[in-house]
Amino acid sequence: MAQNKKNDFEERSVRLSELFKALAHPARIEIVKTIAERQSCICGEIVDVLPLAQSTVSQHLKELKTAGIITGEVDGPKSCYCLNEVVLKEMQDLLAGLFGHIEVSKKCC
Amino acid sequence: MAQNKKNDFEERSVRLSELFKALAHPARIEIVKTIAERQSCICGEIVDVLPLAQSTVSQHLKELKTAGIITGEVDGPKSCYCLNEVVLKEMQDLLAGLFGHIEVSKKCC
DNA sequence: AATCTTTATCGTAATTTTACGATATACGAT
DNA sequence: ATCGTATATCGTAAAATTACGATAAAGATT
Repeated sequence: MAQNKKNDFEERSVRLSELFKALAHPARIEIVKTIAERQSCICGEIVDVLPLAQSTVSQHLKELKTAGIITGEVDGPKSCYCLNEVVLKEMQDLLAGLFGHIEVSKKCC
Repeated sequence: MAQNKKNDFEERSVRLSELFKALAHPARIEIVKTIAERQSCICGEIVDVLPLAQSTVSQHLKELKTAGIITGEVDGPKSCYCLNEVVLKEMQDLLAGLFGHIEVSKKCC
């Protein structure tokens, strides 16, 4: 940004926007989907699934991990990623707090 | 991006990432929250609520509108914004498709 | 008609994101 | 010990985002 205004907003808004930002790229959506689909967790199978270079995928994985959406664990020379249910629940709660009390079919404008 | 790879991903992933990106900023979260809270819809009250210049808020409103999350209607010299329930429902469905079949407490790694 | 209010758009600078190739690192296998 | 495989990190260029002030546009008010 031109200036960083992040601290002028509510904490919950900042956190929710972080989670959304982590998911704000098709590659990262598909990473999450891939991990969610396979019964066991994944490593570099993700690289095979995505139309991106290995280093780019690694970068996307890091972003998801930084936001807390996935966890990564070293398994020999490989790396194993899983969804973090705690953070997924956190996102669900924050989302409910945002949209929770929408009056359905409210007259508007 | 260095190169635009957006079309190499699944349509649903691209769409969901668009919705997330639209919400990937604290200001836009708070805009949505403000509109959701007030029983009637809002115009430039939003500018008063946010710690940002009017032109910047206008820019954020445009992004939310482009993604379809809010609708804007001109009302005299003022402008009135509302949440778009259809798109909110769309997001909910796409989200369910992503996380829908997560096995709770799956053994991992 | 002149002016005020409200909002959108334009031009811009600073920062961040996206993507890649080229390494580095770490482990397993030979 | 050497080599191969898997993954992370570094350096980078191109593009997008964020923010602002200055203006334009459109309607209301005097």
